[in-house]
Amino acid sequence: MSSMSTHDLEHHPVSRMKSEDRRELILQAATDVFGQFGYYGATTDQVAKAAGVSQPYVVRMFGTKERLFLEVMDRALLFILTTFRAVLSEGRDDLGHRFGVAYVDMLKQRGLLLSLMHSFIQGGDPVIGPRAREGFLEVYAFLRDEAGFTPDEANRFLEGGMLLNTLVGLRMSEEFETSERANELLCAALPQKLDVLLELGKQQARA
Amino acid sequence: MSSMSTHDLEHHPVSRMKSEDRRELILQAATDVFGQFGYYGATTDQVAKAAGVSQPYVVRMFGTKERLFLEVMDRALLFILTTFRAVLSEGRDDLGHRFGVAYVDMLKQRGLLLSLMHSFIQGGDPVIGPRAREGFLEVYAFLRDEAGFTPDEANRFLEGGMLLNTLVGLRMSEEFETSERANELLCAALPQKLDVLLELGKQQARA
DNA sequence: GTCTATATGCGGATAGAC
DNA sequence: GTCTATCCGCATATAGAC
Repeated sequence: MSSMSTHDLEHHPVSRMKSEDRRELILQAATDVFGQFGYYGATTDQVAKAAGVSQPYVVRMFGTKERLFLEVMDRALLFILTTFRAVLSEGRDDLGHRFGVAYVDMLKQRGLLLSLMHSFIQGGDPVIGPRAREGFLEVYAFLRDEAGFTPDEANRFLEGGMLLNTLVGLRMSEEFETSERANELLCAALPQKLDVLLELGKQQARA
Repeated sequence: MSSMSTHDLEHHPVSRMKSEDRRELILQAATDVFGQFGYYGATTDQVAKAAGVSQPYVVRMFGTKERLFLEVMDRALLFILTTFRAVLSEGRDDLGHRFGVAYVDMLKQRGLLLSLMHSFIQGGDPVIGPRAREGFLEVYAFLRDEAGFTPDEANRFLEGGMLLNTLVGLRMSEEFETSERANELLCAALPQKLDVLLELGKQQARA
């Protein structure tokens, strides 16, 4: 409080920060790390390093690794729905295509789509599974109720999304220049916006 | 060899077996376990328990957990391609649909498609990644070269496959009766053969 | 608010008996 | 061919200082 002793300013390597800001920082780092390695593959230490804090601090702030992952999921879902709603508010023409472009653009949020993808194939987990199903169904409900898609249209959209997620998870863009087939596949899979994927690919190849 | 001492017959809880048979048994168990938990989430002990052998034996036989996973991947890929080739040999009409039916039928091989799905989003791994990409491209090459699909047709097929994998990983069939939306989604996503998925869902809910 | 130190448990892998 | 016993490292979580 008022008694700030004479010397211990800047004691810590990383300066203090408001809890909320640090929280957001860690969630971003966690999104990236979980996206790369999945829930089991990622360690809280990797997250901590990526966020520039100590491992115990990460655990302290979120309680458990599991709760951290759940927060990452929630945040990712919120981001997706918010983005889609913004697209929707700009008109209802050619929605399928505009959603697609917006979806690919979300790849710029490192690990966001992949974290969710990891959660999706973790449906057997007693705590991650139910939330993953709920989240997936939220997106489906959005497409049907708010965007006005028919079941078939919604389905088509999700199919494309899941293949995109898979190709990103595969790092298929790494083969873009070396494999004729990979090249063709990527061109066919991404109506346009291939540039975004390739750019991201190079970035994470460096990291 | 010839000196079988008087008493120690049936010393072990599980009888001896030819190496090859035991191998196949363990690979099946591993496919199941990896399918449920993914590479990192699964433990060699779970595999061992599922196969009815000891944990060190699993490691002994395959060298490392990683090598075991790679063998599971190879075996799964081989199964898929073999199945598709069999379908192909029965005629070339309505291939997209017949492949789709065959693909859904593969769900009966517990964990086979999900193990691969897990490998697909593990593309960043230095040893699993390359093989996963290779495997995926093998399937793509099959669709283009042997089945004669156009890039767009192949793409459409893969999109459907990835959504199916995702819904299976999500255990979405668990919501079939409780959620209106899930019901609709599953009906739209599976042209037919919904029954297979629901049947499998019940089975693994018990296990 | 953030760290260091550390307890604890679990999982992969090894050694060696039978 | 298969097991038991066990080592060792790593990752999560806790305690407590600053």
